Amino acid sequence: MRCPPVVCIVGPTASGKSDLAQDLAEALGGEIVSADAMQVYRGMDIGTGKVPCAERRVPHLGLDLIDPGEPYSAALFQTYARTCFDEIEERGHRAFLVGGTGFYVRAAIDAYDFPAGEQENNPVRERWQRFADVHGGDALWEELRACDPRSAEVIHPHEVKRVVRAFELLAEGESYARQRERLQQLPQAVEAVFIGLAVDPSLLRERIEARVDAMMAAGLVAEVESLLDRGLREGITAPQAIGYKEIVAALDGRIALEEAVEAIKVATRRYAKRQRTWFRKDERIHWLDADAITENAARKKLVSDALAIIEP
RNA sequence: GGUCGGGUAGCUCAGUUGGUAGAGCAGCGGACUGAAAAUCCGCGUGCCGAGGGUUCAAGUCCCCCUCCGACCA
Repeated sequence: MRCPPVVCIVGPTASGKSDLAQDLAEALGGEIVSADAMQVYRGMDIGTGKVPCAERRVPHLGLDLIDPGEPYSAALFQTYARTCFDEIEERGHRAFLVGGTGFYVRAAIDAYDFPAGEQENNPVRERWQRFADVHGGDALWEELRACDPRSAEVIHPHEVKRVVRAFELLAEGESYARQRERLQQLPQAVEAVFIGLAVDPSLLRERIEARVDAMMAAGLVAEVESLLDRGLREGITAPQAIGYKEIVAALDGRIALEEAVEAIKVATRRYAKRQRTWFRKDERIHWLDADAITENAARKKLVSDALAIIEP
């Protein structure tokens, strides 16, 4: 394991992760690796809240890795992030893993073992997905119960994605249930310090509102239009992004633009809530109050508090 | 001024022949091992606009007031 631990900065959208990360990386000679399932897509800039190139004071990795038509996954991110950590260390720099995709953060740091096997064009996935389309999710779950009762027990019948995944694992000689047990006491694969940014919910709501309005003013609609020419619709992951699916619906005339904007705000709030739920249970995280991060003095205090956590 | 609608959960609305209310959305809580900004699970007391009346019992019927909307003047 590396000597200087990777610094992980987590928290909900609009909590100020990017700003804090840059301040810290600048102070400690660091490089930032984004842990964000949507910022990996090229051309998805405004809507994903990517730090604009002109504002990057330190190297940013984990951005613009693939085109919107391509799939991506936590497993791919795991290998990518760990390679980044090694290379950053070789350069004598400090690695900062910053992002709101909790699953990606855990995949990078913890000893998640994704079994070998192709994700793309996986015939097993296609087969069972088709089964679900034809016979319904409950019937699919019944099939799983017949083959692997222990896994069926821990997956809700409506969780079609996970039921399908359980079949994939089964084909690789693995059981979803057994894999899940290992999750309980998972060792860390990478040495790390965790810093979480906490923001009062009503304050976060206001910040999200302002951020979405700013995205619209920055030209989100034009960005989506150009992405449609680059295969956004053909993708599996990218078209699910908040801010993109709603604008696409508006461009298709299914909803009004004002409705789309409101829908983006609601979806972002709900996303922030899920992020809170995800990170809240991780006892490794040192939480810092980021209510006033927009103020200069508060931001300086946040940086010094964070430095005290990173290097006691 | 008159006629007709309507005022029920934060919002949009249900509420059968009177038995003191229920959906969707929002919100809150939770799950999460190759789609994770995804996917899924759980949580519904609110002066039923105010006041009065009929009734064993009124969101539901009657009277009156009030507010909103439409139409007629």
